[in-house]
Amino acid sequence: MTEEQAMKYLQDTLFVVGGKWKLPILRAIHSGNYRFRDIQRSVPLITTRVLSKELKHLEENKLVIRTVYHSPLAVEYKVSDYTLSLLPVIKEMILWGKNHREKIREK
Amino acid sequence: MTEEQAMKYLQDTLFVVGGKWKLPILRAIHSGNYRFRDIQRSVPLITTRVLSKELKHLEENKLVIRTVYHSPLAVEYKVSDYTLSLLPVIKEMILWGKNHREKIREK
DNA sequence: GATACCAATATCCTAAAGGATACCAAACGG
DNA sequence: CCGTTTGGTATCCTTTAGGATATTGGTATC
Repeated sequence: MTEEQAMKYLQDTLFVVGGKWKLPILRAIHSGNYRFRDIQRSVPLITTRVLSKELKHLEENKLVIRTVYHSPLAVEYKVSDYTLSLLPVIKEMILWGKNHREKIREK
Repeated sequence: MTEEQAMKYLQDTLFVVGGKWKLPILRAIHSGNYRFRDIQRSVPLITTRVLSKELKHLEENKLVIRTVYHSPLAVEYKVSDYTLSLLPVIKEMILWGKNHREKIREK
């Protein structure tokens, strides 16, 4: 793998999980909020417009599965099994972020 | 660690290494380009304005060290030892991004 | 002494991300 | 039926990221 390719993959990952809302949304769904309004309520301050867009993005990237049920009518969002593959990345990012806070507070 | 804290750390990490240029700049410096113009040349299409801003951001986050030499006058940028702590994050992101490309190409 | 290189900074501009608010049709609950 | 909830979409606006271009003050080169 050339460094350029590596950079491309890096940017891809940032594109898929980056931004303000994608990971909080995944967390909300993962912890049991399957309905649009429930997700919205569990991701404080997000607007319907942004939530709608982000859910589409996550669905296009196969991280979220959208299912429509009839009688009773309902739309359900679930995280896919594929989302599990993100765990190592997320874990490392959390660890680094935590350590970084301490590092920055140092004088 | 609560989930909210974890989310905060995640956002911190994204803030420090996210965006279009920070990781390409780190890579450029790491592979031997220490001078402003050299870095600019090795990160294609970046403008001086953006490079200058990003270098400051990286310096504030202790990933890059800026040294000024007199006689001959020169400014040198180096990646810090601390930057090494980013390697696991970067590695996971590259791996995931590579795998994701294949996943998305699947029908 | 003109020219060119260096590390930037200053202005101005465009594009993308995100936010506020209103609205909609379908279904549900009393 | 009437109000409410649901899963959104439509407009419009603000903020942030990033880009284009010119300029600066110092040094080195010719």
